[in-house]
Amino acid sequence: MLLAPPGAKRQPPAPSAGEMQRRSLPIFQARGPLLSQLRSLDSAILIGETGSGKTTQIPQYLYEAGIGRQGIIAVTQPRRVAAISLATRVSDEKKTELGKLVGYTVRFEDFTSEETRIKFLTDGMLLREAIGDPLLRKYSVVILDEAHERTIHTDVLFGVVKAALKKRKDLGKFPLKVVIMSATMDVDQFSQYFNRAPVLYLEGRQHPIQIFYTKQPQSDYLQAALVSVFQIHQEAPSSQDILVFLTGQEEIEAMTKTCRDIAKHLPDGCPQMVVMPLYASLPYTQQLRVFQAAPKGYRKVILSTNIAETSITIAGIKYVVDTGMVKAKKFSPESGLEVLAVQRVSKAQAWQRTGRAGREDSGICYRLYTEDEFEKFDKMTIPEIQRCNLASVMLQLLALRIPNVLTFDFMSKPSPDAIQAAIEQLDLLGAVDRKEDQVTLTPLGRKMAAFPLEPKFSKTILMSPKFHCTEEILTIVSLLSVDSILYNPPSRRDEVQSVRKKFISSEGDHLTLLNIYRAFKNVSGNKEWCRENFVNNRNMMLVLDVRAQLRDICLKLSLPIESSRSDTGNIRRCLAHSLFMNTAELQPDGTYATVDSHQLVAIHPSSVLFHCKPACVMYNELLHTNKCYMRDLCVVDADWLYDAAPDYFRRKLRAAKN
DNA sequence: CTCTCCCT
Repeated sequence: MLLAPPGAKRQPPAPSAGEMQRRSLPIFQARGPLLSQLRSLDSAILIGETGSGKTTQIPQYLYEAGIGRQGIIAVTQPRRVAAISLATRVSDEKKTELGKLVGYTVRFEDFTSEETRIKFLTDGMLLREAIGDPLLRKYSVVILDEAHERTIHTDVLFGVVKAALKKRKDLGKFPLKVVIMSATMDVDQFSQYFNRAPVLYLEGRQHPIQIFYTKQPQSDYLQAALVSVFQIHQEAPSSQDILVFLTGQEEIEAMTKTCRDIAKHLPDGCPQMVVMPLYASLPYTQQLRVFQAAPKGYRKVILSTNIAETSITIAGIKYVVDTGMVKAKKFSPESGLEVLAVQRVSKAQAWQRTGRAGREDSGICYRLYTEDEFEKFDKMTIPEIQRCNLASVMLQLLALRIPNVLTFDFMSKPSPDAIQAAIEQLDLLGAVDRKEDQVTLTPLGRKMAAFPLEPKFSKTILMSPKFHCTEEILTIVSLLSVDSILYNPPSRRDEVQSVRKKFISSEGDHLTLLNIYRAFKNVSGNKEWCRENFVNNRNMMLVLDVRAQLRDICLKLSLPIESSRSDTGNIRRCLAHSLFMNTAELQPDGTYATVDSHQLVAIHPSSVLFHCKPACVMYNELLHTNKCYMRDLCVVDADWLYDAAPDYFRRKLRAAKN
C-alpha cells in the first residue's frame, strides 16, 4: 500500500446499521452526480417519485459533503405535518435531538436553534421570512420540495429564490444554491425557468398497481362508485381496504349513509363493512378513525375528498376507486369571482390518487372513466397562482421590494387582469400608490404586510384603534381567518339550530362569531362545551393561537389595544373600512345586487341573516357554487360606508349617473 | 336551503 498523503485522515469507522440502511436506498446512486453538480452549479432539478427517499437524504448528503456549511440548508414543504415529520425523521437518522442539528419552523412552532443546519419549513413560512430578508442570507441552500404541487407559495418562491440567487452572485459573496424537487412532471418548465438547470432522475420504489378503466363513459359517477365498492366487497378478502375519491362533504355524507344501508342487507358469507367519511371539516376525533384497523372480518371503506390525495396517508389501502371528479376553485378575473365547481381531475391528480393504492404492497385502481376520457384530461392541474385572488401575493411582492411587481418573473404568469384586479383592491385599501405604471407601497401598506392575513383583514386591524375596538376586531379577524369553528352535521340540523340560537346576533355573522368566542372563553375553552354547542374545538384552539400572534404584531407596531365592550356599532363601523367594496343592497324584488358591479348575489344559507332581509349588507367573500353566495355577512348603514370610503362611493355614484 | 384544500 502506498503511503497516505500528508494530512490524510485515518480510516473512518465501519458504517453502522442505520448508515447501511441509508446507503441501500436507490437514491444513494444519485449522490455523486448531484454533489458534483451542485459544487459547480447554482441550481439543479431533481425528479423522483414518492418513495425515492430524496427529501430525507438530499439535505443530509449536502450537509455531509460540506456544501453550504456556512449557512443553513432549507427544505420547504407545502404542509405543516410534512415539515414536522420529516424533521423528526432526519434528526433520528442523524441521531441528534430535534431542534439541534436538524429542526423545523412552521407557524406557531419553531424547533430550531443556533446549531441548526438542516431546517424543514412550510413554503409559506419561508416566504414570510423572505419579507424580512429578500436575499435569504441565512441560507446557503434552498430546496423547494413537492414543486409539482405548484402551491401559490411555492410559485412565488420560485421567483424569490431565482432573484436572490442572481443578486447574491452579483454581490460576489455567500452564493445561494437552489434545488427543485418534483415528481415526474413539469420537468422542462422547471429547467427552462432556472436557466437550463440540469435535471437528475431518481428511481422510485412504488409497488405495481393494476389500473382498470370503464368500458363506457359513466353518466352518474356516484352510482358507478357505489357499484364498484360493492363489487370489490363481494370478491376481495375482507382485510383489503377501499379508498373512494369523491368531491364534497354533502356527497360523502349521503354516500356513507347509502353504503351503510346496503351493507346491512348483504347475502350470507359476504364480509361486514365499516364505512368512514373523510373531509377536512370533519371533527378531528372522527378523522382519526380512518387510521384504526377494522375489526376482524370487516372491510374498511373510506369515502374521501382530495384530502386523502396528499394530506392524509392511510395505511393498508389495496383498492382505490377514482371518480375522476374534484371540487376546486377557479378564478374568473373578468367578474372577479371565485367559482367553486365540480370538475374533471388532471392526469397528474389521477396518478396521485392511483398511487394511494400501492403504498405498502401491490394495489388495484378502478378509474370510473374510459381510457379515451383519461387521455383528454388536462396534463397538469392549473397552478394555484392562476386560480386565486392575488391581493395577498401582490402585497407580499411589494413588501419584498421587488422593483416592478407588474412584471414579476413568475414561472406561470397569472393573467394581467388578475394582477390589475389585485392592485386595484390594494389601492382601494390604501396600501399602494400608483403613478404611471409604477406601484409602490404606502406606509399603511407596509404595516399591512406585517400581518399574516388577507389585506382586508390587516386593514381592519390597523383601523381599529380609531374605533377603540382592537380587542374585538382581533377576535373577529382570527375567527374568520381559520376554517369555520362551526360544526354543522347535516343529520342533526334541528339540534344545531336550537343550540346556536343563544349566540345569534341580529347584526350578522361577525358579531355572532364574537358571541360564541366570548362564551367559549367564559367556560375557559371547555371541550365538553364545544361538543354540546357544535363548535369545532380544534379550529377554536387555532383561533386562540392566531389571535395571540396578531396581538403580538399589534404590540410591535405600538397599536393601542382597547375593548369596545358592548358597543357593537363601533365594531361594524370599523369593519366597514375594509369591507366597503364588498357590499350588496336589497332590491325591490327581494334579491340582492352588489354595489360594485351590480352582480346578482344571495345570502348563503349558513349565515344567521339567511331568513332576514336587511337593506344593506357587507360580506367577507363571494363564492359561486349553485348561485353566487355572499359568505359571512354584517348589517351596515349606508352612511357608514360613505364615511369609510368617500372617494370610492363618489366614483360609484358618478358612474351610475352616466 | 349549503361550504375542494392548504398556508403565513
